[in-house]
Amino acid sequence: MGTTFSIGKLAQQAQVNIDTIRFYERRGLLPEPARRASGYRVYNADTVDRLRFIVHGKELGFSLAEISDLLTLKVDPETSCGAVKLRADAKISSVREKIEALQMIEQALTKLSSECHGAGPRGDCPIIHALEFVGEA
Amino acid sequence: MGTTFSIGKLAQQAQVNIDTIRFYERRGLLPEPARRASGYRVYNADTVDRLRFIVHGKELGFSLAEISDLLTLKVDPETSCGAVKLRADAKISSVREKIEALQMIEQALTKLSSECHGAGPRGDCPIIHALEFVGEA
DNA sequence: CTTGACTCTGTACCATAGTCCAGACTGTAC
DNA sequence: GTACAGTCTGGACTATGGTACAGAGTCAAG
Repeated sequence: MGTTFSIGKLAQQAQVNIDTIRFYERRGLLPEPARRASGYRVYNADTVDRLRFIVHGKELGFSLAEISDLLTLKVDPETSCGAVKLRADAKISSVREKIEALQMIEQALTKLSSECHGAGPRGDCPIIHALEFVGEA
Repeated sequence: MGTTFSIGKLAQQAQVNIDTIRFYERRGLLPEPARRASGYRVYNADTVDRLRFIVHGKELGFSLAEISDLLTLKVDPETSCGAVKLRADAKISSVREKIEALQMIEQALTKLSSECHGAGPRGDCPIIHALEFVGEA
């Protein structure tokens, strides 16, 4: 058996607010944890991973509902393989679109940074043209 | 001179709600447009691009404040080239991190989809292991 | 010159995603 | 055994990003 955490330690490990953890639990994003006799929540290392996954997903523009979807793919042992495949396929293209759009933004920003040598006022700075293309994914 | 749009046409072009356009204007994400004598807003094609850029940025997990940052990089003629470069550099690494995290998610999902042939219950489905790495960017 | 669609401002309302607090109980270090 | 930090539940509050009226004025086709 591994190490266990109190909710406070878990919050510290994953760098989130304690109340956020309880909120995710209410929303079903985190499973109901074991409890001590006192009612205190007891977590294991898996929950840290799961919590980090959620935080990460949010930074990538997934809503909690979407993250919930991904997590169900991830751990729900009731889901049949066929159902998992269908839902995974549905997510893949949206993830790819996000990647492509971000790559365009990255290229535009990189171009800006390398061509604009940091002196004087702008006006013909390449960013203006470069970023125009981003929206046209 | 190019074509001009009413707010309704603009909303249609960019596939957003009319009220959202006015909201973005209040928040400074869209410039105050020209007005007809009646007070009706008049837009040009540039605004369509800008609006699409905002919508796109949101899908990628940027907040309106961050998008506002990017747009200031993009069009503010007062900003010196040096300041633009500094801020662009600051954005690049965060964009790259997003890309890498999304690529991990994409690979995990693709692996899941290809290896899980859609028959029977799961349990040893590769997703479980694959997605564990996503959070560790 | 009327009719129906469009736009104006301002304010109210909504969903999502938390965050905070009160009042009570628990854990632990001294 | 008493401080003092940590946790409990439940409910109130906040920030962000919109969305939806209401009531008044405008546009354009017939």
